[in-house]
Amino acid sequence: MPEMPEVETIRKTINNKIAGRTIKNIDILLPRLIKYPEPKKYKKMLIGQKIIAMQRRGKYLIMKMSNAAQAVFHLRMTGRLCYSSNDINEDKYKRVIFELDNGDKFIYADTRTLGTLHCINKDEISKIKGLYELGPEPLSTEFTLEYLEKKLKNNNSKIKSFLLNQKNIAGLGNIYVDEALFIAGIYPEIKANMVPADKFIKLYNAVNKVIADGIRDGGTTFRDYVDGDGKKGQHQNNLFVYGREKEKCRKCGTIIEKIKVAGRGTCFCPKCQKS
DNA sequence: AGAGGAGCCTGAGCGC
DNA sequence: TGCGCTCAGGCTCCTC
Repeated sequence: MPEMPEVETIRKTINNKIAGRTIKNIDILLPRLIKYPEPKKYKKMLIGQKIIAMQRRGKYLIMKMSNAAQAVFHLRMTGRLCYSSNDINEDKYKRVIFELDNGDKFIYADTRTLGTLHCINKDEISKIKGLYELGPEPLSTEFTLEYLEKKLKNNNSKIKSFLLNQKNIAGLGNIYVDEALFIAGIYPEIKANMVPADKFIKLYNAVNKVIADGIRDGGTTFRDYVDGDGKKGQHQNNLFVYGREKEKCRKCGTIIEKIKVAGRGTCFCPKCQKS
């Protein structure tokens, strides 16, 4: 499901509600989603602890606890985190329920059950390889034009694969990669090290723009995604190419095409993104 | 090193 | 109405 703007929106909508609350109980309905440690120990690390804050790194949500433990969520394709003030939560796909000291709950729900939950101590980040190896965040001071240039020049994979690889840049997924490549005017199958120099700044700005716009719009809802309040995003109304195959390019009117790149459906404008 | 495919899962949408 | 197929905001592991 969600890419960085969706995860950030969930974080924002849930953080102010759970920060300062204590976890009273955890109901693990689908134990195999708890990847580390054992579900029993997972509960032990978190029950009775106060939630300091919900933070985010790439597509990971990180709940910091008073005992310095960190509960880490990765929503993968269809994971959701929703806050619930009453007993009636009609979500069919509840997987883990966190009960708070005020009687409210926040619920991890997941249709396809591909999401992952971990709980680690401060020195255990290497237990979660994907989190440990994440590249810099768009919109951060670590993500500079110089960094992007250097990475591109040293990378022989297709630009689409490069941008999807979380080790290079944290947070981009299929939608925002297609959008960034369109805005920068880059054909998705070109090799990263073959991207012409005059496109570096365009790509750099495009990556920052799609992420910033996605966050501004509260994320993109195509199927399952909702924020911590159960609300849909709005960014699907502002997309240039993703999900618009056979429709007209918003810039030039050419018909948007869909191909497969790096195993992922890829939409692009054959005129604005010449090979 | 990188490409490509399978696998993890369930559900929606399509053609027949 | 139902079957079978393809596809889906992610990521990891395997082989070539």
